[in-house]
Amino acid sequence: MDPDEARSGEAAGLQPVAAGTGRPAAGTAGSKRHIPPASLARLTIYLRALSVMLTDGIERVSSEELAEAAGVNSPMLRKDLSYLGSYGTRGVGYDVSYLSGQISAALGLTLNWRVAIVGAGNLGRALAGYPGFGTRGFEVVALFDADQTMIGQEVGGLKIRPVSALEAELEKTEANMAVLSVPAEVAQELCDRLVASGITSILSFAPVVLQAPKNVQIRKVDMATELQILAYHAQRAQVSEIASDARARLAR
Amino acid sequence: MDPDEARSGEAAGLQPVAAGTGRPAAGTAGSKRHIPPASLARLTIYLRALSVMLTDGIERVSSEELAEAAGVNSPMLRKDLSYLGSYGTRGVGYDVSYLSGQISAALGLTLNWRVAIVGAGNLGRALAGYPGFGTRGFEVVALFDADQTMIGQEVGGLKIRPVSALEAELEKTEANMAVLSVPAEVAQELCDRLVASGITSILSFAPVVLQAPKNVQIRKVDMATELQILAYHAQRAQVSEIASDARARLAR
DNA sequence: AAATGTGAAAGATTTCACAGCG
DNA sequence: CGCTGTGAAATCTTTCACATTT
Repeated sequence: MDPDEARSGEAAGLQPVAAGTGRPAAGTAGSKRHIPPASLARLTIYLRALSVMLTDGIERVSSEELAEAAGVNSPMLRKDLSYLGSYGTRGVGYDVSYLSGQISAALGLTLNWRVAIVGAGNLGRALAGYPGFGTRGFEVVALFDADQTMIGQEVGGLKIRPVSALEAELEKTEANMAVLSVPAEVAQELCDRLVASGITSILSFAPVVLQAPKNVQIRKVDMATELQILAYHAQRAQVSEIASDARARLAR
Repeated sequence: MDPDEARSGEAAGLQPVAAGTGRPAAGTAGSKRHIPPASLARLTIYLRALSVMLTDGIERVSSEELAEAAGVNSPMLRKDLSYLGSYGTRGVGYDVSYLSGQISAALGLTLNWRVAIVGAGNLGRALAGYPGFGTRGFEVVALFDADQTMIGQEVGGLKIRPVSALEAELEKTEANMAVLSVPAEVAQELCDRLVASGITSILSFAPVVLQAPKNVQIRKVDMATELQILAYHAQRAQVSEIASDARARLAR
């Protein structure tokens, strides 16, 4: 799913980097080989759990405790962290603040991410006002909508701009990420315009499969999909309940 | 989003589910052995692509075409469908309408899903008004909020109810699924109340790990996680670009 | 003594190639 | 002949056990 090598960064010397597929042995600090996608998703959860601990004034945590807080088991947590480096102390645990910093750095959250939100309906507004963004290196720098009546309204300290000015505003605000919260019908068209403007990271809430060059990373969040998956499990639970009722009856 | 399928795929880690190597015992439609989670997520995408085709009056489709529309490769699509049964015609392809019906049945979408939305902020309202729900077996039957000033407001034909009446309304409306679109601080408490009321399928947008009995299915959608994953990839792309620039300079 | 970090085994998922059927 | 359906191989992920370090 994803090519390429190292990154710049800081801190933490590290091993010669497993030879693997003839990758250049990483430079000085931080730069690791790639993090498995499954692991990556969990690292963001650890990060949040660590933030809460930091707020609560907790300074040290064991893999067992952090795993518990993140809803995974501890070997998995340790394996995930091992993709980044060795940031714990044997017999002791992890320093909450330090580990938090290391994960942030590995995920690239120390860079300046400037997000444009395209579509200022309820979803777009919810996103624009979402506190979770601002607090972790993401700054919402522009908000667009096609609806004339919305233009100029302020949401979360940001004026809604006309989508006709998309390209100009993207450039002016130096956005480097975009969120698509528009109806399915226009999502591909807007995606194309974002890509043409040089955006290579897009989070889409539109229930369509977007086509884009493969240097563009697209992630999709799909509420209907999520509910359908729940429905599948619920249905099975129902069926097996009925089945076990039947067994219970037969057993008498 | 994964895929995630599109990449929305991963995340939402649930427990192992001891497999058991049994044959899919070809019954009629519906109750097959279990569908692998990764496959399940993609099936919902196929379903949507098929709906579009149905609307467009397309009657037949090959695995190649459907895979293309869903953004996957055709062997994968065929493998996914094979978990449900053999619904195609060799040498020909699939009947759009028939396949669509079979997938719907397998996912349990022919049952009556009644969704309660807890939290009527922008996100809750966006969900209440989301057309994708109504159109596939999901009916929003209740909408709650704790904010007094919102009580009684109408959103998408539904009056907002006080969250204090949660239990009573859940029973009255016979809701069998819930969506949590509330702040992180109160998510666990509301989750507990939902579970106590007999809800066993919950979709949460709150950025916290929810604890619940394991007969309760919880899925989590987390915007911050999604952006962080994008950031990781974008950062790597940047660095490798810089690295290759450097190599280019050195090569001269 | 306690808890990390990691090879190696076990388990899932994806890819592949081609047998099988219309 | 064309396209589906599926075993088997390749790859990725999770689990496990324990050597290692403080």
